[in-house]
Amino acid sequence: MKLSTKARYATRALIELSRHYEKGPVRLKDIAEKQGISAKYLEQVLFPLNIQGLVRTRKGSGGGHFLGKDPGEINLAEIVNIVEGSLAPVECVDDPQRCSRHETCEARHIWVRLRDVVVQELESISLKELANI
Amino acid sequence: MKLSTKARYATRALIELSRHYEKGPVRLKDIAEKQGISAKYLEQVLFPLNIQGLVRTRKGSGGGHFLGKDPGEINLAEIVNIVEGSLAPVECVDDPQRCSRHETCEARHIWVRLRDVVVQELESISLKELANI
DNA sequence: CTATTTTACTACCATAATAATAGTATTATT
DNA sequence: AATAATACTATTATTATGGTAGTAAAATAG
Repeated sequence: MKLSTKARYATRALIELSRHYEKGPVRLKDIAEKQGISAKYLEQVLFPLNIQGLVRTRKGSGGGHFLGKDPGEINLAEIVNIVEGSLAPVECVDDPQRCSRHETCEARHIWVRLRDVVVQELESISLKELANI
Repeated sequence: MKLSTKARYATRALIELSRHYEKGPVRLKDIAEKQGISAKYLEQVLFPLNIQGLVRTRKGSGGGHFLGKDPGEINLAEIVNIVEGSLAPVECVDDPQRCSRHETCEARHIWVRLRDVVVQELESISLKELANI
């Protein structure tokens, strides 16, 4: 039940961007240095967040990354869900057909409940609160 | 945030044992067949549960595995914690010293909260309920 | 209009973790 | 003594993770 480094790096990078909200773009290199993350790797981590509109970018001199929405409107469930592809502890939770035993499996119910409490908790906290701004 | 197959297999195997509680040992091979798990792999999965006393075994003819406690007294948090070694989504939650940024990291607090809700949820469900006996 | 700065995209690689298999040793029962 | 079962140790195949490298494209500054 470990979170990937992608989820952790994305969270920290977005906290960084929250602090610069509406103060112009921040260079990837600067985010990476401040948070002690490989810039090249962070590039890949942030890419899907860009696609989903949580992050926007501007190329060229003076460019960089910036938040696509208000930090108060972005919660952790979104972030983790985008970079990890799911918040379910087991595949069968999202898609029962993935497991041939889904109809009789006694354990599946609890994994669904587990996903639900994780989602609830992560949805309850916004970037604004995390960055305490 | 995926659960390992160890955690899933252990849970299913223990549900199986719950159903035979106080009806004598169940052969590993039988548990494995019933749940569609490799017997040899399941052997390794159940080993730490044996060490921790959740499961007991008897060798030789007529032997097998059986629960070391009442199914009502075993909750999922115990099982997952034993086979995965931790219930924390990030190492720094169990041991802050593992990360040099632990004092200033803004994200750590939420990972602690996440661990707590996961533990709470998994503790709330016993093998007895899962096996609906 | 060109030099520079920055992200976008594609490809690759090393390591570690995961899941599983295999074989022998040991213990208990019949 | 034969058999049935777990205990233990080693090995292996596959996948996921985390990271690096290099080129392309876009935007800006001068």
